[in-house]
Amino acid sequence: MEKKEMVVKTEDAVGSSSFPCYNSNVYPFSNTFDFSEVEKSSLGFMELLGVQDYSPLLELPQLSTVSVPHHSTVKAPPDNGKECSEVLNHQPATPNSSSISSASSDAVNDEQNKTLDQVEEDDDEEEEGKQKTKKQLKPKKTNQKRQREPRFAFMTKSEVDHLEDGYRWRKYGQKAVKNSPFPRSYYRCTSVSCNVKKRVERSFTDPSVVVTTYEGQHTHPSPVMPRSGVPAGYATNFTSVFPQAGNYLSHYQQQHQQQQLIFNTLSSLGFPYNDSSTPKNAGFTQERRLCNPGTNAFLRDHGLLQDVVPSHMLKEE
DNA sequence: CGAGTTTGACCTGCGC
DNA sequence: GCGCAGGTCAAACTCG
Repeated sequence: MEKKEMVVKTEDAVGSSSFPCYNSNVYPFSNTFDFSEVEKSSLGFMELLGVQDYSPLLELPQLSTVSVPHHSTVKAPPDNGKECSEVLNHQPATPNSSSISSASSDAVNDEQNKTLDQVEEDDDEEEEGKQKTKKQLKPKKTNQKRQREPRFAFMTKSEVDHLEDGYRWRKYGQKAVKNSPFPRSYYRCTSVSCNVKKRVERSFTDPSVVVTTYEGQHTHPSPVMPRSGVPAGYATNFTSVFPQAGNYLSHYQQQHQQQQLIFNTLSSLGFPYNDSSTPKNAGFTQERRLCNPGTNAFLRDHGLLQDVVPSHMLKEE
């Protein structure tokens, strides 16, 4: 079964970041954008994907099988600078990391504040509500918008909707998506106290493409620990730079899929990548040197990445 | 019997 | 205010 993944977007959160700041002029192919804007839109998910200019991504050889819709009713993409700051200011946390992104912390704090502020009310209301009508199942949050967890989306060319990613998920909902014949499924991590959610839907323009959106951060290790299938360095180093992405890397996926994801992620973050010795490749080498040390460490860690990054990319070092 | 899925109803936010 | 669409809940159901 063929599965190809690409990171199409990152989170909508704002916080400190370990991501290097990509100048949009230097990295015109940044493909990250604010997910919250997506959520605010009434457009369908894939439709929104099409809103963004992903043509550079699509030019990547490894993504040639992934089609992204291009609609005539394209909305102007959000301000790049804003996107950049949002993405770059975010510091995602690894599932097992003690450091939590400010966005996540905000979300947590929001919940905590909500709990502190409304616990008494909620207790009373819930007690009464359960006994009254179904309409009062959820305590109303009055004075502030619901905070969203950071989100991370993948486009995966796969025949199965629900991709194995090492975590256990429980489906809690399914909704028909506007303008799409394919429903959107909602999953929640089965681990207690872990409120990571996942949305899975199939592209209506390319039914072979599954769009998986993760929301939140796992507060626990993957229930299925990697053994020999995927070198530990993959997750370790990839998550050090793209913790959220690594968070959701499947321990079962084939090696080329790992490479696929990493390259796609790099591409989505503005790293030009080509699997042939093209000028783009040289650009990759140059540009990655502009990255922060952490990123460099990630990219230069031959010992751990040489299996991921083709040798022709690394030999330029 | 427990865990997971299905599904209709309900909640919420947003645009008009 | 109203309608729409996304998101969530929870009872009923299925499965191992």
